[in-house]
Amino acid sequence: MILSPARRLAATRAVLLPEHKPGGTRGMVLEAALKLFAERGYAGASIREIADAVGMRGASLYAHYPSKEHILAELCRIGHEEHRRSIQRALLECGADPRDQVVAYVHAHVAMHAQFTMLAVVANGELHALSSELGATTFALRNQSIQTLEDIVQRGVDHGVFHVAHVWLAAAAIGAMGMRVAYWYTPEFDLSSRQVAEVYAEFALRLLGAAAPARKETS
Amino acid sequence: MILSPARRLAATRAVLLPEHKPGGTRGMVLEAALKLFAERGYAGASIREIADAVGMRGASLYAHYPSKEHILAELCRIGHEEHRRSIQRALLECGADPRDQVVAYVHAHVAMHAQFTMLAVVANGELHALSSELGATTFALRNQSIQTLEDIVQRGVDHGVFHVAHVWLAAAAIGAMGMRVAYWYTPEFDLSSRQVAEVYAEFALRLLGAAAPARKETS
DNA sequence: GTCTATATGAAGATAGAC
DNA sequence: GTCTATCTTCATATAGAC
Repeated sequence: MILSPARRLAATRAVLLPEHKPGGTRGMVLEAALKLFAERGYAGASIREIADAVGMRGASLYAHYPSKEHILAELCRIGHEEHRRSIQRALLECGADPRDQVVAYVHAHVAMHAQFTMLAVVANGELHALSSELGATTFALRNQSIQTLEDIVQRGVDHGVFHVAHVWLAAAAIGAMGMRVAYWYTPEFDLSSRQVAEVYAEFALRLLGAAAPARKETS
Repeated sequence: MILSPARRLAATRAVLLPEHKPGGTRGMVLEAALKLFAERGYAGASIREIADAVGMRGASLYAHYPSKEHILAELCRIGHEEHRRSIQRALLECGADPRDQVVAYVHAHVAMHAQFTMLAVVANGELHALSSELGATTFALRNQSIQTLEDIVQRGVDHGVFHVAHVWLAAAAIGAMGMRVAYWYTPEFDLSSRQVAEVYAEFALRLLGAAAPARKETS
């Protein structure tokens, strides 16, 4: 599989769930901005292009958002909230075994990056364009999610079920392989987002030097 | 370790080897552009800012490059040439064992992303801003490097030393974890770029379901 | 090769009519 | 809420003097 290097990401549709999306025109503006920011980057997309995509004039956007940066801030916040929410939910549903927790985390992490490719590309890749004021919520969510993975790996090492000398590096590697999924995944890919998530969870366990999770042995 | 989300990458210095860098003012322009493109993105950095960093006026840049896009094209080409060169060299120095080859590849891949962080961030992350004309050489190099890793993994599976059901996914995951290194590595990190490369090579072998490379057993 | 001056257009954002 | 018209600044790039 060779990706087109001319495109920043393979996906062509901006996906925002109803729960992410404000109602009415504001939601359409947000979705149009998501697609443009994902494809061209925040700095490479203009207010007028966003407005065009919604079928209005640039000036009309300011009835919905006070600035371009506020649109980016909302997208980044939604992306990181969805990420954190799905991870927290997955962790609540699994037991205390660090292997189960890594599987749950990577499942949620990868599935999110495959299902919401554009949201992930923008929320991860355009963070640097956010001022500390408008990005505060997002930055906090991001740090929490990163710390959670590191904690899981550290606990697995402490319990003797993971075998890595450098916990932070392992967490960084696992996080990285999931993040990249957003750039190549499309619904037309051979495997579903869930299947990709399962393969990557197995990769993560292997990387950590773990055997199959305990749940497999006890069932 | 918590990264500052306000910065696109942790490194603060643009590194270009003498062999990458054109002589004279052209080289200074290229290096200044590298730093700005890495930190703000291609679209987010202006000709005037690049010129300022070199201590000249924007108009003077056009004595060295015909357009902003030509500067990006040269940076992307240099980055992918360095990447490909280091991988090819590493592969020539190792044997025919797919395990050795994965170690050689990941060593080179990760070391390059740690030593030339800004070059990697720009060459990977700003490719989408290149027209197909100016990006042709870079696109070809990139596809070659990706294909090489996939070939190594496939061969290892065929030889029975790797055990993965989805070769492309494994190659994508290994490539991804290395690419991300460019965003967090700095010379102040606890480990040297070589040490990080070695840890990641071990991660890759584990991910592939391989034992330690053959060379370890025969020495 | 670098400068000043400038062409030309596009950027983000606002004012005020409807 | 959306429009037209506009402000102001900045963008890439060129012309031509030195």
